[in-house]
Amino acid sequence: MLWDKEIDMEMDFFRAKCKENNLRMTTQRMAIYEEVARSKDHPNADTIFKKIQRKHPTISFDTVNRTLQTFAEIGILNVVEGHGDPKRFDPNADTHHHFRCVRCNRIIDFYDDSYDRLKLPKQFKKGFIVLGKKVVLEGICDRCG
Amino acid sequence: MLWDKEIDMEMDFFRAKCKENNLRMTTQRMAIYEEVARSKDHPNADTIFKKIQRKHPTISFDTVNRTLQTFAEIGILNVVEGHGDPKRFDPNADTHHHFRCVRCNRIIDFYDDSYDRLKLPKQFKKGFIVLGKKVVLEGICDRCG
DNA sequence: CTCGGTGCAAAATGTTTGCAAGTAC
DNA sequence: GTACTTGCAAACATTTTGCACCGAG
Repeated sequence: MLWDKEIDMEMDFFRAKCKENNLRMTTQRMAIYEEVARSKDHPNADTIFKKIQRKHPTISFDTVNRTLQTFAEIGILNVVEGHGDPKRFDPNADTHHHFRCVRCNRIIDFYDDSYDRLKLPKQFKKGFIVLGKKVVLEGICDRCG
Repeated sequence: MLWDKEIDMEMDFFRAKCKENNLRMTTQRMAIYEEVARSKDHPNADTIFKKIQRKHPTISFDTVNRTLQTFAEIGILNVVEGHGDPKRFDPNADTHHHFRCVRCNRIIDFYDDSYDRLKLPKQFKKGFIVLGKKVVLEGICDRCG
């Protein structure tokens, strides 16, 4: 995602974000942010922890885990799978889409033809088999808003 | 999702699915399927377990949990959050979309203007605040295919 | 009768909480 | 110096695994 020379710019952005949210700039947070900013993939807390450990042998897993959540809260990164809750099952096997409320975690099913007919980007036309596509809207629902 | 009179049809569908996948029709599986088919929301294993317990006090949580996964594998239902793995973080905070490989669980980021410009369904225009929208394609990636 | 399925218990995994000591501001 | 952070440890929640017994086909 970033060349080394871009890291400095990123750290400025990070500094600003911290100030904005009243977070202190600690050695650990800087290390975690740097590692995360370099990531090209979607690592879990443990993977990030192991990478950081090489340079910072004294950092604890807790700090990494907690910091990642803090970062997610202030919008520096996103959580890809699971939003803290246990696995949930959807009895509706038809093609449909979801609205997820970030406050109460409620999931609302909805149907929309235009969403169903989305065209695949060219990069997935060859070599990939697309079994399903779904749209996830995230926001605040009518009950929580 | 279903009126009571439709349950019978559902059970026939279930019987067919079981035969198709060499699964035996057990009392427990039928109870679980019936409960799931009635669900309007996105319950977790524990919720389903508690509901079934009322009618079948001897059923175990394990059976419910295992059966739900079995059902997911044969396509009777879908898993909404978490696909078995721990929480993963996405350092890319820009608007982008995901392709997830159901075999290796790899997640590929991609960008697509037409996806970004999706129009919101009318039902979310009032009372809801939509903070983000993303498209998730699921299938088999080029490495696994 | 046979093999898949169930129930129970234990283990593994991942996440959260409480608190004393450390450190940025 | 004060308040926020950290690191450690214990508690929690959830999912997975092993195995003897049971029951559908």
